[in-house]
Amino acid sequence: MMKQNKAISESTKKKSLNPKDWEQATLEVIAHQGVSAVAVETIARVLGVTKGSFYWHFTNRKDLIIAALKRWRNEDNKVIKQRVLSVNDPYKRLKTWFLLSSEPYQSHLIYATLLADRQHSYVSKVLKEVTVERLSYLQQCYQDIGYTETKAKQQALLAYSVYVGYLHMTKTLHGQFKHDDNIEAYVKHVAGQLIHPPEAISIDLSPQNL
Amino acid sequence: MMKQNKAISESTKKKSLNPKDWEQATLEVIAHQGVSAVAVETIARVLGVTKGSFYWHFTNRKDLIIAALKRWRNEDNKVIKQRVLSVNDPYKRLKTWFLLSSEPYQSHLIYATLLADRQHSYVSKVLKEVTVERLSYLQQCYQDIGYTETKAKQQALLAYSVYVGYLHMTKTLHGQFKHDDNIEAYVKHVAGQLIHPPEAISIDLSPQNL
DNA sequence: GATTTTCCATACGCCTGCGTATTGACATCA
DNA sequence: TGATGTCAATACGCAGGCGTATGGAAAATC
Repeated sequence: MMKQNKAISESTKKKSLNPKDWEQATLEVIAHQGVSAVAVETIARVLGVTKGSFYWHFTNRKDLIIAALKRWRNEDNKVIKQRVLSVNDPYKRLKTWFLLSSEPYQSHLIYATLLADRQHSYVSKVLKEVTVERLSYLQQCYQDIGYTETKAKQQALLAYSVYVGYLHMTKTLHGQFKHDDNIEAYVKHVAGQLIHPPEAISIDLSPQNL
Repeated sequence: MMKQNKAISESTKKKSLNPKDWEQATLEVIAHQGVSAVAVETIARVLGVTKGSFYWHFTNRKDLIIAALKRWRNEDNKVIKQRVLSVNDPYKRLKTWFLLSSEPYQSHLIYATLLADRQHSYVSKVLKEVTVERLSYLQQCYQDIGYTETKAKQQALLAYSVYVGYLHMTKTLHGQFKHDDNIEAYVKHVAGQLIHPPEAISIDLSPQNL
């Protein structure tokens, strides 16, 4: 029979796989389907081989996932270093970080699906509906204050993003975070920044123009 | 044998279960362990019965999860209506929403775990480390600008929360969101609000004091 | 060119967890 | 008190997915 290298048949002179190949394929799965979707037989099929290959390179599934996440983390650190931390001006550094954060490349996807294991269609459906609902009444609140529709939409999205991020922080940092003093102060800080008349902020005092 | 009602044996005059019991137990599992941890036999054990009961009330596991999420959504809407939307002053309404958002009650937990299926310990470990790292250099950026350590920490947390939330939005809204015009304007908006000297915002123009 | 190393295929065992089938206990109502 | 309806226990089938065992082919090494 001898069907082989169907997936990597183009312009690659590779004859056999190495752990890196498995890790990258795994990251691809995590980025789009979440951690729980990582199945060795599936990934093997993608790579054009079978399980027999996998268990030569790795001891088990957990080993693969840990190795893949380690690779992801290292590469992400490299990008941050090259594109963000190399900027000396802290204003531009922050700006760069924000721009980088908005780029839809794989690392962000992975982070988001480690965050949100949205494999099940019914979950994503409910999540979407609820999110749209909440954005809608947040937007209405801001329009009541005097924001234009566009600005209210953006501000609602910003506010909701902070909300989502906050929930994530409390679970993720779980210890760094003093659950008594800091949170109150943090909520105050957030509210002080996000609840204000529409003109209060557009007075741009920063030396850069975004 | 006749061992029965071990889990609900205290002061409850209930003799049999109804779908609501199953849904609430399911939400408890989702809140703390995520959707993928929902197993009918496990929940049955918690409720003090076996699978035989479950398949009398529901057709299958998916049916249970959908019903549970529907219940969660309805009850969450009720809370929002009563505690947020009832406030007439839009400033206080927003303030209320923020305060409510920071309360650690079950609905938030559920939302966060729909967001983050962090069942696997190695995932949460990596997530925590990476998050701390990123918060650290974000904090450093803000200290470079002139923020105090405390304010820098808060601002970093805020900025990172927006980042996390943004990633969630792009996946969740997936269509509402025009991936061309709106995002650029949104990023600008976010940057305009979060990148500025430390004094720029503390000039509080809003009529309420949080 | 023979042997060892590297990489992969095939086949199997096993566990978990879903869903079904069947039976039974208890309550309600006629 | 018998019939019906409600809720639950037990047993079973079955599929997916992990990990193992074993053998084989190709390449590297000597």
